[in-house]
Amino acid sequence: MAARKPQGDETGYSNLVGGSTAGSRAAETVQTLAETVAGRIREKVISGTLTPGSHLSEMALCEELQVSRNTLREVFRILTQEGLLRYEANRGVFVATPSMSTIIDIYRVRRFIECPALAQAHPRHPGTQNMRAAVDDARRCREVKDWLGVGSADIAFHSAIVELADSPRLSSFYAHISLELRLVFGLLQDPEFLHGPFIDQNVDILLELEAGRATAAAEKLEAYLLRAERFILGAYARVAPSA
Amino acid sequence: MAARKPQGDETGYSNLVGGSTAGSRAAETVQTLAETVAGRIREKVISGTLTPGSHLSEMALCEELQVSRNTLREVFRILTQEGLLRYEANRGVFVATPSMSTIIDIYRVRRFIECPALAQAHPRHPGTQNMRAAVDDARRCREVKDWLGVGSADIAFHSAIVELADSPRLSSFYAHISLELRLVFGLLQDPEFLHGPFIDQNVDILLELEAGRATAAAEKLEAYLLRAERFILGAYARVAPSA
DNA sequence: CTGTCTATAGTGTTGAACAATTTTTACATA
DNA sequence: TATGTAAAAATTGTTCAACACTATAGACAG
Repeated sequence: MAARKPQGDETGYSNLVGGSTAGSRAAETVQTLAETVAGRIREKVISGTLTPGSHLSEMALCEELQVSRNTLREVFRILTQEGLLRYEANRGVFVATPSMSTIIDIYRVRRFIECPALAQAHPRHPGTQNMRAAVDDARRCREVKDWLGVGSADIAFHSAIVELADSPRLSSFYAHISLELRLVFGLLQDPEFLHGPFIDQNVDILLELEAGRATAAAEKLEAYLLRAERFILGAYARVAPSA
Repeated sequence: MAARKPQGDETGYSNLVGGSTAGSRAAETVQTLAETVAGRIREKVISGTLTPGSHLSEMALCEELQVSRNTLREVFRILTQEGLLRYEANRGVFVATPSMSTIIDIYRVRRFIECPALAQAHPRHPGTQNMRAAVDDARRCREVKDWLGVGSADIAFHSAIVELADSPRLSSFYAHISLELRLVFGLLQDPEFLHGPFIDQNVDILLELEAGRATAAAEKLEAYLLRAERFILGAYARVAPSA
């Protein structure tokens, strides 16, 4: 019952996805083994090695990752909380399978969060630099045809928009949403077709903001999100008919 | 690697806090022991039996709750992910201690989420029934001087507002925020003084919405949240000077 | 072909064990 | 007395082996 006063980071939900445009990361808390392994699995899911719906056997993964069952179960807890995996009692964990309603909800949340965040933003907010870095990164990746990288940069761009709201909790929530979105991306093939058209629209939005027209930027963003949603839903329907 | 198709609930973050106004809960997933014990500890934190900053000894809790150490650690993982507990390497888990910046961020998020959700709401959305039930519940609890219940009802009311946005992900995010808010409430004494003045304001907001004036309701809500934030910050400063 | 039953595999939970780290205690020194 | 250091104790981090319980798969009778 001793009442000590520990100090830690703010939200508790730390180190999620971080693209090549990842920001600074204070090493205040030591990476525990479970977190490290969680990162490994996260990458497997994002890169498509682990496909949605597939079953993750405890014993098999213990063997492969060289960790004990208890530690692995901790990893599962982390990733389940993030929305990447799904528990079923006495059946184990599965890679989450985004459904049509998942996509719809993700984009509903995105419009709900991103647009106001952008509309109320100050043009010289530090977050704009991250936006700028993300679009540069996206174009660089496009030249090398690194479409996974383009996807990461796109997500980094929109994460930067959320940062404009200056709320750690909102940002960490958005990181979760982003992860689920990557799951969706992984489900769809033809990533060039998927990301290509949207890079320039991001640039457009950034230019509006840098010019001080936050409201106009927000309107363009909303149009962008509505288009993207239809686009993704269409691609999804082509891949997974009647799901 | 077998690719089965499981069906579960949508967001993965299920059964968090549920006040006396708790809605229906389909028993689709069997409560596992760890989850049950997590619920017990959650209530201890909410009710103030476990005060923020206090250390949770593994052995002591194993004894008290009659579970093994491994299971208890699984419980800790659940609650840590929820933001209720905080890990420190080789020192154990502590009840999270909300700071001033925590409170500020919580209320920033609340204004950011609740107000638009209310503004865009349809007066006859099912969520309004939950709002109505919550205010009734709050008044009932006030009569019996059950201030903990009043707090629960208040949180249920505002959760219902978020439900108006029809987004499972937004609602589950708000459930997390609510949990943190309860931690703050537990930190402050004199719950009558804390909750009393706000019940009637909730009623006021509901009446505006039911009358079809969503925009007016949203404005009142924003004023409410700004007042509440100042109120809570003041009480906090009195309890924990210079934290 | 269908439904029931048993066998098998996998998860849920426990207890014990040992390594690594922190906290406490004891002791020697200034 | 105060203080710094080292050993001892307590606590956490991690693993392993075992058993109970649940669900899936396969065998078998109708």
